[in-house]
Amino acid sequence: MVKSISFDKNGVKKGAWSEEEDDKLRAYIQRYGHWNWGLLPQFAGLSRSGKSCRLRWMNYLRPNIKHGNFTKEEDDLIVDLHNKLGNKWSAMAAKLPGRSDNEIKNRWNTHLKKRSQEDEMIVLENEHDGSIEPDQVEKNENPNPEILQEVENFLAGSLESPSCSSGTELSACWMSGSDYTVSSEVALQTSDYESAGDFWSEPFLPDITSSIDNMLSHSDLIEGYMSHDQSSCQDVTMSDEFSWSTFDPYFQYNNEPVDWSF
DNA sequence: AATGCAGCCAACCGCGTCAAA
DNA sequence: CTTTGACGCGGTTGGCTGCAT
Repeated sequence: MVKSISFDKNGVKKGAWSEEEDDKLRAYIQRYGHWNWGLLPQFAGLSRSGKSCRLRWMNYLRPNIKHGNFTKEEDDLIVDLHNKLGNKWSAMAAKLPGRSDNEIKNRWNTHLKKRSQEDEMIVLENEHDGSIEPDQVEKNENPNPEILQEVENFLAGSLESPSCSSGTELSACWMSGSDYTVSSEVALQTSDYESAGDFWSEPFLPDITSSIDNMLSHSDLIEGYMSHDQSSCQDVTMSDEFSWSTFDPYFQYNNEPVDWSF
């Protein structure tokens, strides 16, 4: 079911996630948030691309995510939304709390698509018999603009709400309304960390040999951001138990030795 | 018991969008 | 206006599982 483990030319791990990796990613995000997916694997001690980490978090690890066992109501809603929206999986996920866009997409492709096609055949047969008027048949090729607008409004509204469901929304409000997401300004102060290429394809290298002197510590990094412009930190909400000044390394939290010399 | 095959789903890939420089 | 980086989205794939033969 899961892809086998492999490493690309940059030493980035691909394939199925281990329990240990899940624990690392979960613990890191629950503690620090996903302030920058490109740098996160480096700080979390993962030999994964940021893109892979994001996907794993959004589809599997984030709180309140549900797996399997779609209810009939959920199935009906997916079919209904697909009729109205087409393949707008993220918009559909916004209407289905606890379900990721990926899971909805899989659900549609493996179960509901066939069912929907069968239903459509029945409708068309009835239409041919004259039992249903043609304008009663809902078309799904081109989503109704009014429906799309409705969904857009919904999404805009839900972003202001603490109860988010989809991966798209969740990045800003997954934890009791608190927001652990840090704006991209952080990244601007961390250019020393970044590799030359696209971080999605050229991420964390475990054997980086740069001098530690050239690198900011994790706390320096975040403190630097916080002091950069406190008034604009609307994206950052830290819990009371977290102390910026007394940096408590993630690895310590994770019962692993701290090693910033990579 | 062995083999083949279809179903299923986690993960990958490439492209588009948006914001900042 | 252009470039670049960060991220999200949707399509596709790899490989495990279970069923049929």
